[in-house]
Amino acid sequence: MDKETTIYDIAKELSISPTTVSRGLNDHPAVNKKTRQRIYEAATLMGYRSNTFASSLRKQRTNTIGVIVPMLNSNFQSSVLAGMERVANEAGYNLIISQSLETVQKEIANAKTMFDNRVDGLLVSIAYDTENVDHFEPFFSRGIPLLFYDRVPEHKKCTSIVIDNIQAAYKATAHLIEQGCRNLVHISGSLKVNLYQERLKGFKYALMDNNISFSDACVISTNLSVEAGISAAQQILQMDPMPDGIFVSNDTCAVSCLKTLSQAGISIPNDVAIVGFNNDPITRIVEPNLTSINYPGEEMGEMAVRSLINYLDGASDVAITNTITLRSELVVRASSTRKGEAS
Amino acid sequence: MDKETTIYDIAKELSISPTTVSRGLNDHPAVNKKTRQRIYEAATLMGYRSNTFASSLRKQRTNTIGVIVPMLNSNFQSSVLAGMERVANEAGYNLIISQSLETVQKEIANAKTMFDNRVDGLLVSIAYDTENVDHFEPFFSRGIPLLFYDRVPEHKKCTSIVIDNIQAAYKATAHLIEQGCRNLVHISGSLKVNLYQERLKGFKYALMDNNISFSDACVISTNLSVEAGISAAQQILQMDPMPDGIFVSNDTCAVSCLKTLSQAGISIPNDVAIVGFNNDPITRIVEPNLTSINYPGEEMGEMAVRSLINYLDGASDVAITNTITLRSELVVRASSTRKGEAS
DNA sequence: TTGTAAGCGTTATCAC
DNA sequence: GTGATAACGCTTACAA
Repeated sequence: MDKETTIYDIAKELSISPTTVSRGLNDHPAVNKKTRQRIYEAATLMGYRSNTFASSLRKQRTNTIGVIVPMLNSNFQSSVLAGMERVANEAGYNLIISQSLETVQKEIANAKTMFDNRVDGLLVSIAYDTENVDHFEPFFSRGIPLLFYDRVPEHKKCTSIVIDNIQAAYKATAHLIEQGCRNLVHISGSLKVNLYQERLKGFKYALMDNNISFSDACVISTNLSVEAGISAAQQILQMDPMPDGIFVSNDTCAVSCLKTLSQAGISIPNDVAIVGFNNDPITRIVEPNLTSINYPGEEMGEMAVRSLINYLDGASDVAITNTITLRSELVVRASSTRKGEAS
Repeated sequence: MDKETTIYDIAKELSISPTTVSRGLNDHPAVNKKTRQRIYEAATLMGYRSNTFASSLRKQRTNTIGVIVPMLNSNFQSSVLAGMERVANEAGYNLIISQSLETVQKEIANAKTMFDNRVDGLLVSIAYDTENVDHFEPFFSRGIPLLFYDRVPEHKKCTSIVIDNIQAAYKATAHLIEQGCRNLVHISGSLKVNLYQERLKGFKYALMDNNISFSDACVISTNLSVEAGISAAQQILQMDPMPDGIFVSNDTCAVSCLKTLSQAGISIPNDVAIVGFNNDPITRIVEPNLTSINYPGEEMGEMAVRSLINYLDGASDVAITNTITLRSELVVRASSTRKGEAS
């Protein structure tokens, strides 16, 4: 009950060589159909399971993909992971997952672990305070494919999967302007993160293109938490004149801001229209429902793994593809619709 | 740039034996401090990384824990995973994660993969339609520790981590009764799943203890989705007399039910009081805020990994502990508070 | 405190 | 089609 069955045991049982057993189990073409059949039967009968370590050791390939996420318990990240897992699993890869908890130190440690575990490739969404990618250097220099998604570094060496944040933010803002807003505020995440910088850019561009002046006073930089939404709302209530449109860089924060304003007697969307970002399920729960940018998490995960596997199979070269941009769209709901009804 | 550094290379470099290098790197006590220092330096300098496969192959231990979840993209499951990852990582274990997508077939495949990958231990929350645990037999018979959490099988051989669902449901129902409800309905998940059977039991017991009669008509069995909540609400609107209290087995469904009733002109909680289950973030977004059972996902994950590692270290025996029950509590909010205000 | 040598279970290479 | 043999890189008796 305790000793593992090896290909040697099967070989002995069938009076053939271990080599043939190995070939048989790996569907090598040059092996007699009958023999293969016998090998399979014996293997099942004897409770054989292939030893991945021996195999990895020999083949120098692990069939494992590493993933480093900032936080596991966010709706977006878990959708991404769901997509990754599905594709990876179909292709016979395992996923090793670790979280940086939004700190570089842990990200560095995670990267080292992944490296030591010899993942065939790595997928990373970087932490808030990651400012360079030196800790991924071992991957670069060894040619281990490394793909960044969602939160990607500036570093131009890196292949990235993103949405066009500038464009998405532009669309969101332009929509508010279309609805008649003229005095707009943007609630942003940390401007150290280029993701949020880009959304801010999109916001600015939309204002400019519509001849609305922009000043730094229009931007409230926060950590996008529930609390941040509340305090942003309080700031907004103090503004004179009060803005008539708000574009928030995530839904969690947008919802808490919306609720706080609403409780203060502000009518949404008539006094103030609001647009969020991510299209979390909560957009459909808050009243009025929140307009948002649909951010295709599962697809992003699927795409990330698929691209990585392409590199691994040599079907494409990491160096060539540089940025994959996924489509994102504005989902208009009641929180920003001034006339008539939205879906 | 391509060849990996091994302990042999380091040994040669320092003119000592590979054995000493191995010991040095593993902090073996019987090695000269000076030597260890030199080994560390050379290792860093030469870009050495330990080969986990060779090590696993030799040690017959992988430092890997497998996790099979039904669905990655649920708030509860990702909280659990976050807890698991943190504890596992601290203890030097890696997590291999796969999802069954709620089907036994995939669960069987996942179990096999985990087995073939020789995880040191396995954590499982079973799929909707899993009716027995035969596919985990290889783990049982090899003595590989296997822990079930949240959705656990009936099978008494298994160690499980759960909350007391009967008690939680009892508390939720009793609370509704305290608030003056006398005509109660329970919206349940599939009664094939014992989790939901237990919650139904708790519901029944609470009715019985308060001399309220129970009939099967009080139970609406659904898949607990958003849509299910809507159609359950429609059924409820047709009832005569309409119930005055609803206990729903998850928050997603409870919220959509609440909103549908509310839109139909029913006043919550005065006409109908509602209690959900899970304490998802959405409970604090819907108006009125939803009373719910707080289900400690992160703690459950932490506890699961911690117990597993205890078994692995031989600190405790799987056979002995049988069920770990975590505390859960009722969080009272406005959706069920008839007089005064709730937090 | 250090070294020798065997072995973990595969698979690649070469030979038949 | 099949087989012998040598790695892959590490750990651990056992020996010195």
